[in-house]
Amino acid sequence: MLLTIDPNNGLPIYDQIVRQVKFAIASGALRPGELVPSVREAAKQAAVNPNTVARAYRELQAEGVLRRVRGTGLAVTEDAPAYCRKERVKLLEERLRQVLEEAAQSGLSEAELRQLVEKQLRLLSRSRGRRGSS
Amino acid sequence: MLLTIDPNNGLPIYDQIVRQVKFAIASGALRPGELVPSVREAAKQAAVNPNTVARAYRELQAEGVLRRVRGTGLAVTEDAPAYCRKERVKLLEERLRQVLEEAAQSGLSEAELRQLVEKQLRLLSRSRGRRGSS
DNA sequence: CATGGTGTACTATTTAGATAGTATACCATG
DNA sequence: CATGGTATACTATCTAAATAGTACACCATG
Repeated sequence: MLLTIDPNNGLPIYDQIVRQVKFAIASGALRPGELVPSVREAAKQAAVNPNTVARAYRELQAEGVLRRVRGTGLAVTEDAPAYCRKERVKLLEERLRQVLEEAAQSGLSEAELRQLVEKQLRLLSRSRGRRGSS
Repeated sequence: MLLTIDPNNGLPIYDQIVRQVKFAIASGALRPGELVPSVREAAKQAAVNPNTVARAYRELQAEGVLRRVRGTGLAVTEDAPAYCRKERVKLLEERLRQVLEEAAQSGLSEAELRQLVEKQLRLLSRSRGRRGSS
């Protein structure tokens, strides 16, 4: 479980953490029963304040994604994978919708918009390929 | 020149204003020499504080998009359209890249990602059609 | 049973964004 | 030349996000 925080991502740090944990569970990288990094450990690794991590974990517990194991840490619940897969689609769709809406309001035609999207998808698959092959 | 502000857009209000003015110029809705709505007028229309509008306009002047006409208001410069068309692509690409990158990190395959994008593009063109026809 | 690692709670401080209110300098208009 | 609309500057206040530091309750481990 590796957290990568981008301070000027638009999203608050605690929200980035929430999303990344959900995504890790959705993708199977984190499985039910597994422990999430401790508040202090995650904070150190992400160069972020422990309170910020604690806030993210508090939200994840409130949503039923994590449960507390006394004296041990926070574990992924049994229901989390199904829930997180739904969340993943929902969260990504929402951000995508906002961006595409702004693009439409900017006066771009649908064709120009599709070109933009294609360009970014190509760039993305290229960097993905490099990551996989090296 | 109509400003539509979404308080929970992720972007700060002053930034939304900056972008919308640039987009209006890029699309030709605002042309060189034309006056932008006054700070007070824009603030009232968008239900926002005049200082927030003033901050956005200050940035637009610093970028050479608007120039001050003493005692009259702020006018679009001659160089603005070319500049704003470049900016439009740049600003949209940046946001789009962030979203697609997050989607890739979430474990979605490229095929699933493309499906998501297609779905949102379809929803978008549908609402566009409604806007145009009604 | 003491140690050390868990999460949690609490208060205080800092920063950015936004609001509120006031004051000022400018000038087109009548 | 007075009026009113323009941008601008300034201080103060408010909120959310993030940081900082401290303290506490819990319990697995040795």
